[in-house]
Amino acid sequence: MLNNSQYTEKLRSIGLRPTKQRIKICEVLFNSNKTFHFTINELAKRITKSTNENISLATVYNTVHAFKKKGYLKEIPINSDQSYFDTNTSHHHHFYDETQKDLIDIDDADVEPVKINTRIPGKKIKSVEVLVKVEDEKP
Amino acid sequence: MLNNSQYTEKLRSIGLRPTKQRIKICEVLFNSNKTFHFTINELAKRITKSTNENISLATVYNTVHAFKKKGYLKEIPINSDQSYFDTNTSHHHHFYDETQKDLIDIDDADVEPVKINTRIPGKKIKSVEVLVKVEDEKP
DNA sequence: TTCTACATTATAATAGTTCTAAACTGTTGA
DNA sequence: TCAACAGTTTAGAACTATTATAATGTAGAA
Repeated sequence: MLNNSQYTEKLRSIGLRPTKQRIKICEVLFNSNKTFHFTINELAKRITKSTNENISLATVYNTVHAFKKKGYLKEIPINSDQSYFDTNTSHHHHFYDETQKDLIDIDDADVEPVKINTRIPGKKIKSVEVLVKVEDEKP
Repeated sequence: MLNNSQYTEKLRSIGLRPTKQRIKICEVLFNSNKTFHFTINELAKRITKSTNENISLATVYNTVHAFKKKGYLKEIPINSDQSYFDTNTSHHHHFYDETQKDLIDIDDADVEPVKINTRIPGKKIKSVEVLVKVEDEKP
């Protein structure tokens, strides 16, 4: 839980002017103990709902991408017609329930470290992401 | 390496009529010892190039999706503005070179089996996919 | 050969995302 | 305090990947 002046600092720290739109987006994204997954559209809807005023879609896109770039959000690699983001930026993996079309965090303690015994010369590993697709046991 | 009549059988075996378009797509996809990655657009271009005639994009989409459904192609979960497919349907994972925007197979022998010590009740695991993002060592 | 169900095709429609350019605003420094 | 400017927001257009449509074509069975 952060108050507005803390969001102001947060934004300043990554070189973004603390505009009222950005602070509102911060509130929706970070003003909770729980992390969550979202698409841009879902986020835009939440914002409209919690403020009764619209923020331009373009601004939502811009801000989400800026946060992602700065490491305040993660994008989840999943084949979908839209991008999924995660407010949980700690290292962890995901279940994707193909029946329910639902993303679920896997606690990092529940995954043995993934060992890759090969490298590409001149390249360094940036991230290792595991996606576990699941479906109903008896369809 | 398969000849056309083998593609005919392959198509019949999955309940698809062996049309000349589908056989052509088979040739481009499977007539090589090497597996490869592609996007729909790249595939359409290859087809045009190797036949000097166009196959409608809609047909390419339909056929690729039919093959995917039948397990003759795999879709690679990666965040991108377009879908990537893989003619290598054996179990394996990928590097994604973010600098080069290039997908590279990881030999399955080079990855320790991924152990997930948690389950979702009522759901069974369909696949476990590892995506290792890499970038240039000194950017 | 003829019939029918399945396929192909060009094109329109859709949807997510990015671009644009004009209006607006936070910040700086006089 | 306030002017100036660079960064920001905005609505809507543009763009792109993908899917839908509906008319035409074709493989395969009888």
